[in-house]
Amino acid sequence: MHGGVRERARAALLADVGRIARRHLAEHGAADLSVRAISREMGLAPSALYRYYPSRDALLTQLIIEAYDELGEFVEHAAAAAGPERHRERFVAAALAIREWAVDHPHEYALIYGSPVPGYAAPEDTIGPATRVIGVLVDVMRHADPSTLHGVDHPDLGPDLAEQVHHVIELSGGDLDPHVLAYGAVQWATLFGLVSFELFGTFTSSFDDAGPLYRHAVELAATTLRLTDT
Amino acid sequence: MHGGVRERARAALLADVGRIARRHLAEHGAADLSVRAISREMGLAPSALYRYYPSRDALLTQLIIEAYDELGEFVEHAAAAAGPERHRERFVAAALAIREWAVDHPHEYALIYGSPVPGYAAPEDTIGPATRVIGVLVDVMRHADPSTLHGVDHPDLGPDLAEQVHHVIELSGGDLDPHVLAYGAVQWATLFGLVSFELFGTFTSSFDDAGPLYRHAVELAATTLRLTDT
DNA sequence: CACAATCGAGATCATCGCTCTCGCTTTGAG
DNA sequence: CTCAAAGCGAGAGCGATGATCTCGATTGTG
Repeated sequence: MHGGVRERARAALLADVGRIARRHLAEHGAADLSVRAISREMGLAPSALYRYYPSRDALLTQLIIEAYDELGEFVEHAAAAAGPERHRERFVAAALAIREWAVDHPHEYALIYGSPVPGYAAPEDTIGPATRVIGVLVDVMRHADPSTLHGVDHPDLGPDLAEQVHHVIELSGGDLDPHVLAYGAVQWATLFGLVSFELFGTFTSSFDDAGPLYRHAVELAATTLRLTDT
Repeated sequence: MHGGVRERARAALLADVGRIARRHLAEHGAADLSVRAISREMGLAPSALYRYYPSRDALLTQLIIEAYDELGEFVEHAAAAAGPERHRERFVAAALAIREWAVDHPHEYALIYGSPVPGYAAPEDTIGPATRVIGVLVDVMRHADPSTLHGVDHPDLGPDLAEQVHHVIELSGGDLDPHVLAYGAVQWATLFGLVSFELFGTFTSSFDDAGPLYRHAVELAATTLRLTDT
């Protein structure tokens, strides 16, 4: 059963389909990704592809997972390039990596952070890879100084938010200041909000290149969190 | 030429199409909005609808404009409910209104702030209505106290961002502190980033109800901008 | 070798956006 | 008032989509 001709042929074909699908996604977007186009390009009948993928959605799911993983790996790598004690640098690098990847892969970004495709519910398999990016951010948050977030006029988390934050802290392995986590979650949304505004056209004719504004937001967050190098 | 039977019939039919389209959008999302479904519901042949709309995209464009206008009006109204000198209250009300509308109209929200539909370029007519929401925010920003944003460790805008900000300040009628505008733009992205995370599923199993976190972010921004009532 | 599992092709179905033509009705100018 | 022009709706049709089913052919295994 191992190394059979059919096994290898099947694996090769699956890889081909994935490669072609990824290319189509990158070039024309998720909505233009058609089973028939892939089958044409592979010289197969459309029905033949259904031996390998149960539906177009399954194909999309795979692409979603791959996109999450690609982005996650890219951000992890960027963060790791900074020294182990250079927390601020690591945060900045990770944040800039998010935007860099998104700008380089707009369709993949739209697939994972844009409006969900209709009638498509993200299966369980996608939540794992989706966690990688936020894992990097949470890691950096561990080295934030909560003092800025405990000033007298700093709004406190209400009971509802406190409970949610508490719950998230537990899932994420503990030892994070609640205010830091709340602020981190907001910053997380800021980063992706800025990228989405840039890629989806909301910044058109104001911040067409959102790079400088994005960097500013990152520096702002890093400063507020008192992230330091060394 | 005025008040003719045909004129009124045409207007009534256009209104019907709009109403049905809006309902389909609200119930099933933009991708499921089909000319044929509308024609079926109206007892017309699909081809007949093309006397009224040149294409499905034109229909979508109208829905986009209406969505922007609805959200804009909703936010304007919420902001106006606060007293004229209650700037912080006005900001909070406007921000909460954004999320409230989005949660109540997820498909409309996705249409205007989600990934752009493929091959569809937002025409000029959409930028006007799109400006209403941000107009409210800019108005409030006029009453912000820039002092917090000029501290010694506050990151300065680089030359590129300064120039973009300067340009935006001019288009928006002047008299805004550059740091305030930059911070406001970032906060703008934060609000919509949070809403998108909530509606598009990114917050699933962490902040499923993002209301408390959203409110926290709003209070945070209002405090940083030193917005005050009276 | 024979049998079962796998595979690919082709036909088919329902759906979609959109175009074209044909005939009917309303309109407005002479 | 007439009558041509313009507006309108239906129907057929084109090219495309995702998906299913059946039918041979190929392959791997007992």
